[in-house]
Amino acid sequence: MEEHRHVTIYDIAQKLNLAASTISRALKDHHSISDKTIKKVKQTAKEMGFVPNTLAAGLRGNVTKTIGILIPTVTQPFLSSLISGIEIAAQKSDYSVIIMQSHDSYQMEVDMAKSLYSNRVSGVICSLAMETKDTSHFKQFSNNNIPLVFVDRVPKDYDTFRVVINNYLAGYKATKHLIEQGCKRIAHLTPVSEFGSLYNERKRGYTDALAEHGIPIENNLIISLKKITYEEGVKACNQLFDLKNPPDGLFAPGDLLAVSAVQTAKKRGIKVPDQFAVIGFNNDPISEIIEPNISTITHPAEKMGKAAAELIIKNLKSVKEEDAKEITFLNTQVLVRESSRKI
Amino acid sequence: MEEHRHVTIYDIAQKLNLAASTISRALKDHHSISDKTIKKVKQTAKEMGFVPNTLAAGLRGNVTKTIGILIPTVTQPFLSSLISGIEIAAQKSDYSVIIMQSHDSYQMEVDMAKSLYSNRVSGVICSLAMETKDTSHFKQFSNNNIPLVFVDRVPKDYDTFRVVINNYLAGYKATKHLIEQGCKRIAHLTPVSEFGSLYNERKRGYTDALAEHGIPIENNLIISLKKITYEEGVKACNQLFDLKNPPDGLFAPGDLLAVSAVQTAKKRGIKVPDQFAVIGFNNDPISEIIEPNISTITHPAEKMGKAAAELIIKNLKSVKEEDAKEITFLNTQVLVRESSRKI
DNA sequence: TTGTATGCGTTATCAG
DNA sequence: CTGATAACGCATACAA
Repeated sequence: MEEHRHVTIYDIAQKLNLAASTISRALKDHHSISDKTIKKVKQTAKEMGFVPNTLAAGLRGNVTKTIGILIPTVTQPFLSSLISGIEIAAQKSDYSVIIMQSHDSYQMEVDMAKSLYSNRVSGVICSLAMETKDTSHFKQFSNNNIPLVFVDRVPKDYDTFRVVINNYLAGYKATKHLIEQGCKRIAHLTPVSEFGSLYNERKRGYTDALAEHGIPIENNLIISLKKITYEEGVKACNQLFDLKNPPDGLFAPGDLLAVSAVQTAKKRGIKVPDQFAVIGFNNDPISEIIEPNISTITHPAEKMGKAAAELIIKNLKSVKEEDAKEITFLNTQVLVRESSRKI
Repeated sequence: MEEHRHVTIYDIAQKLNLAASTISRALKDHHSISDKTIKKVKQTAKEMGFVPNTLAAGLRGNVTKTIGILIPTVTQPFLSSLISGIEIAAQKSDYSVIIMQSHDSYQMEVDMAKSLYSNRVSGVICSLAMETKDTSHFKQFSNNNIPLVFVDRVPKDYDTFRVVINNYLAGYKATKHLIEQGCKRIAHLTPVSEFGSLYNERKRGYTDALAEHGIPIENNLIISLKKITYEEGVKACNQLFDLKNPPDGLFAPGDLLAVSAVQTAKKRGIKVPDQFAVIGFNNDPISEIIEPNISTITHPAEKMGKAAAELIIKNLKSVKEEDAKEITFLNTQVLVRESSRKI
């Protein structure tokens, strides 16, 4: 096996008796270089197996064309679809994507933000860790004009770009749908997280929808969850079914929770949707596959990823006070399937 | 908002009246620097908000501490778990991870391999695109001593590291399990891909298991799939159930296919597992959630990711002819659940 | 123990 | 249209 050192523009320059700067320009179709030279350079570059060193270019020009993604985990369907959307948009503009998982830990988020900064990413897309309260570790980006976009789990108080859905409205629509199906006693699961605005918003939509339809809000129909897992969902639902006056509907702010509800109901001989209608959230693949399949709220993960990436690529150097706070709302829809279709 | 330029070691040097090289060494605890200086340097570095520029370091030292991942998509559970494993191992050794999706396209794989090389990654972990036949675009890594690890979908003919399971044995075990449950006519779905060795191996395990137990191999019980989707699975299963002599068992080389089989059977009033036992592959989350839950073959995605990352991190500068061809086999197990438990 | 000088590969500026 | 040169930030060989 041969061991060639990386081919550089100097190697090409030498071979063609040209200056390195000419090579550099020719390779980027600089207008001041003759077509003949451009062609010749590109030809030999290819022959010699030249591949530009992005580190050098990044160091020199302070432009890395790299988007940093900082999310809790890549294994959640919503987040892996988000990545997919970012990656596709990035790819189109010849950007790379660098991914870090905070695993919902504040300390890891801090470390990884630093690492992204260290890599001089062109921009950062972040969905906050559950643990995160303080967001000062993102200041290094803002302070250095590195565009920062929060997605989905966004901080309340940070002056930067956000790509989010209207969680309040989504929660409202989900609940209203159940009411329209004839549900009278609608339960809700609500994860508690440090800042928690996202789930609080969905809950607010839920309570408002009830109130608007003259349905009293019962606190024992609202269960707080420490974690968003299947097991927690089962536990919460059993608790609901054990009530002397159990619910006839549930708005679960996640599809996995909705699945756990449907299956717990089935195990207890409760008919879904007739005795217990369920609507989830996210439109995860599983919601479509489980039987009965789960009504849900669409959450356009890929689109959100695309939007976030484009915010960075269309380089918003203008993360200035004036136009900050920019918020992109994307639409959500009620996707009615078997788990809630009563009429 | 202030606009500070990035703080460099020169800024620290100036402030402390030291040479930049001293700062550089102090920050990495070089033995020739006094403890007092080290402490002082680190202290002020922190105060000034210094973050090392990995581009400069990478350019200078030709070490980027970055692992490139090149996979078909991040949204498949197996692959997102693989990423997770890689990322966790990388994180431990202070490596970053850069991810590219080939979307199973050969051309994209070629482009992205080049992009990874361009980023001078320290190593590459790849699971091949479905379309890929030729693997010469990976030579740039081998030729430059950049460790290359193929995972799961590996080429037959490439002399490098692999992290794979024993697909033959897994297919054999899955089929044997069904035979032991009393199945006499076991069907199989087999995706066709360009190189396809992975699925061919599973199929070989299947046919060998049948042969060994004196069960004739019937070609109409073996269905080729163009794509590994739920819909294709449904189609194939309907085709099987329409046979005048339908199967009483199925080995599906993926959990999504197994789910489609179970649900198609249920829709047609065929009892699972009594009339039709099913075993899948991968142990995807869904296999555990669907009812009846699906027996499956475990596929240790996170472990494989970890193993692959470690191969790179323990820097195999020795990607020399002698020790290449190194193959890591990892264990798989039959996970018996409801979809196949008859006895 | 610390300082000086140089180069990594590219691009931008200025000159020709 | 092309060439020479400096600079990006860091790490190392060598000098002190």
